[in-house]
Amino acid sequence: MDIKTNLIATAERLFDRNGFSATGMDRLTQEAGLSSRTLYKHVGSKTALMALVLGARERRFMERLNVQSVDEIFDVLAQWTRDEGGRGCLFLRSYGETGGDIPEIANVVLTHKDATRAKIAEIVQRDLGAGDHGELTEQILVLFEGAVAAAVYRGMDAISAARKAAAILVAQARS
Amino acid sequence: MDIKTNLIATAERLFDRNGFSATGMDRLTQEAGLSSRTLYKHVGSKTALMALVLGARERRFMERLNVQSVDEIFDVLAQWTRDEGGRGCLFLRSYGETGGDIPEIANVVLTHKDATRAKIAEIVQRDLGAGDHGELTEQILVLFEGAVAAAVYRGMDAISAARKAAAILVAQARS
DNA sequence: GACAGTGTAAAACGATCGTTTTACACTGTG
DNA sequence: CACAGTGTAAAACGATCGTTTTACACTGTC
Repeated sequence: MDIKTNLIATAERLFDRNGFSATGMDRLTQEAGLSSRTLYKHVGSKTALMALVLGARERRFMERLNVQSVDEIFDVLAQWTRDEGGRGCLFLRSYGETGGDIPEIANVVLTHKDATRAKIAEIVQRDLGAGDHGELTEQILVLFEGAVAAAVYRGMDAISAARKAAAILVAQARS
Repeated sequence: MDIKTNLIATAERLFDRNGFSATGMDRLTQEAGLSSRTLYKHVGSKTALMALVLGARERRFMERLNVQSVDEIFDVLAQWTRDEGGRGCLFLRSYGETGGDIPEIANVVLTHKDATRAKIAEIVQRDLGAGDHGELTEQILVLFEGAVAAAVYRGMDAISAARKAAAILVAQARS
């Protein structure tokens, strides 16, 4: 695998598992199997690496979220959680750890949240047909965010509950 | 104010605003207006201080959550967010920053989540009457968690959306 | 066969981390 | 007046942080 790609994947795993600040560069270089000189040549800084990690995660996530119904949104989340584990939203966690004070990171996070919301709006519209579904979109977004957060301690039950709740809200909005 | 109480309040503010790892002890002693010797005499360690912070927050939160209807749960959250700001759940953030690997902290977090869920179950039962409301409880929990998380970037709109969604789910469960 | 380019290994950078220690001032009580 | 208790100020602890540097090995190309 490409050095940079492998580094970003390793960093994503470590940041997600142990936190951003708590993950030292020594550990990173060791687990990625490269020297610190090479690491810095490729990514520049720890902060930039975190931004790259979030960027890669964003693309992987958005690819998966390419679905057509509200139900499927939660299928995607369930599969994602099975594949990658449920330790909470890495974007919000990164934002929180840095107090939102590092623009390089805050921008990626807020852009990701905007994109997610826009995607959900699109799916809701496809599912419900033309009309203003702003309220329903916000509700599905909250359910999605809540499923991610609650899955940390409730596991898959949180995601099932969110899916069922979403189905009820969609049915209600249809009538 | 009592030295320890003031210290915990200062720590809560700094941890919440800037993150746990990113907040140094120098900053803490400076803003709390005491020497590091006194700080360590009172709380023992940074980890113990974080646990104390979460314990204090837990009591303050549970006091407020002493309501009788599902609607009021989200009123409480709205008021809490206005009073203390919405930077995401400090319990989950602490858990994430430490990878869930520090028992002293993980225990407080998971206990808090259990207590919150139990409280919501109690409120749902009071609101709906006798019967099994496990599913609805899980849904309200997810909505609550989602409102907290989404409020970081959506503000009060996330909380309003969660409240309306909860009302629909409650009405649906009643029929 | 010299030469960039790219990699590793490892020491060293200054800064900062959480924590402890030393030295000293103030307070209320016997 | 002695004394234990509790506080501050500040230096120092060893460890670790993110980052840079030094020295060297390998690779493909003109």
